[in-house]
Amino acid sequence: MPRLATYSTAALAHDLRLAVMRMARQLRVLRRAEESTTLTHLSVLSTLSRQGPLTPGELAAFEKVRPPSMTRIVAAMESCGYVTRAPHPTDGRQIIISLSPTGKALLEDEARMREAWLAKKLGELSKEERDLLRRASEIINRLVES
Amino acid sequence: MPRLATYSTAALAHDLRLAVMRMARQLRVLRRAEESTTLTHLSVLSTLSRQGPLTPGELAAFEKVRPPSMTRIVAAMESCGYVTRAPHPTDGRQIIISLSPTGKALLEDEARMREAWLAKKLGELSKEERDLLRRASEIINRLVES
DNA sequence: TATTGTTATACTCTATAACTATA
DNA sequence: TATAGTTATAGAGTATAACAATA
Repeated sequence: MPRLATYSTAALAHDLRLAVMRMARQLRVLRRAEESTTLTHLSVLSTLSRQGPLTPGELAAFEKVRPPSMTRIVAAMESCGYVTRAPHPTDGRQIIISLSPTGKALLEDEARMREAWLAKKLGELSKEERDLLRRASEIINRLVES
Repeated sequence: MPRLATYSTAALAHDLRLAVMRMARQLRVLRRAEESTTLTHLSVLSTLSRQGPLTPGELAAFEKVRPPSMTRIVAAMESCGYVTRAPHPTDGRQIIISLSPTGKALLEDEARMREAWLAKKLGELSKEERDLLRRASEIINRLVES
C-alpha cells in the first residue's frame, strides 16, 4: 500500500492509526469472559496503580465520571477487596483510596494475559522485525507523552 | 528501559502492548464531545463499511450484542440517515442493512479527525523515525491479520 | 416446527439534584 | 459559606422473555 517515493506524513498517520487501533482492539477483546469486573473498574485500578492513593473526587476527575458515580464504583471495588479506604490525615471530609494487593494482582493478571497472546504472535516474527518493533514502541511512547 | 542484550520477546510484548494501548486511548479520547452518535453506532457503521451490507442478526453477532439491542441500534441509525433498510431478495423474514453515503461520510470524518492529531505529532519526528514507524505499521497489520 | 426480527419489560451504569458533615 | 462525599431519583443502553411473520 505505501508507495515509498510519495509516502506522506498524512499517509503514515492513516496507516499507523489503523495498525494501532486494530491491535488495541485485539488486545482489548482478550478479556476473561467470566470476569465480573467492568472495564471502568479496571481503569480505576490502573489509575490507582499509576498515580498512587487518591481521593474519590480525584479519581472521578481522572476517570471523567461524576463524584456520585465514583462513590458507587469505589464501593463495588471495596466489596471485592480490590481497594481499601482510609481517612485523610488532616481533612475529615476526605477519604484516601488505595490499591490493595488483591487489586494489584488482578491488574497484573490482566496484563499478563494480553501479553501472553502478543508474545506468541511476536515469536513468529524475525529477530529484525522484533527489533524494529522495539524501537517503534519507544518512539510511540515518546509521542504519546509529548 | 529495554536492555538490548537481554531484551526478550516477553519484554517486547510488554513494551509494545503499553505503547499501542496508550496511543489507542489517546486516539479514542479525541471524539467530538458534542457528537450524538454512540461508540456502538460508530462500531456498527465501521463493520458495515468493512463487511458490506448485513442482516440485523449478522450485525448483532459481529458486534456481540443481542438481536433486540441491534433492532434498536439499527432503528436509531436509520432515523439519523446513516444506514438504509432493504428487503432480502429470497427470504422474506430477513432485512439487509447498508451503509448510506451519509454514514460513510461520518466514518471518514471521524477517522480524518484522529489522523489530523496524529499527523501533527508525527511531523515533529525525524524522517528516519517516521520511516521506522511506517515499517512497524506494516508488521503490526500483518501480525493482527494472522 | 424452526428461524428472523420486533415488542414488552427489567437490569446495569452513570448523571443531576438534594442532603450531611467538615473546613 | 464552601467543599467532599453520599443518598435519591432519572435517563441511556443492553439483556431476557414473549410475540408475529416467514421458511
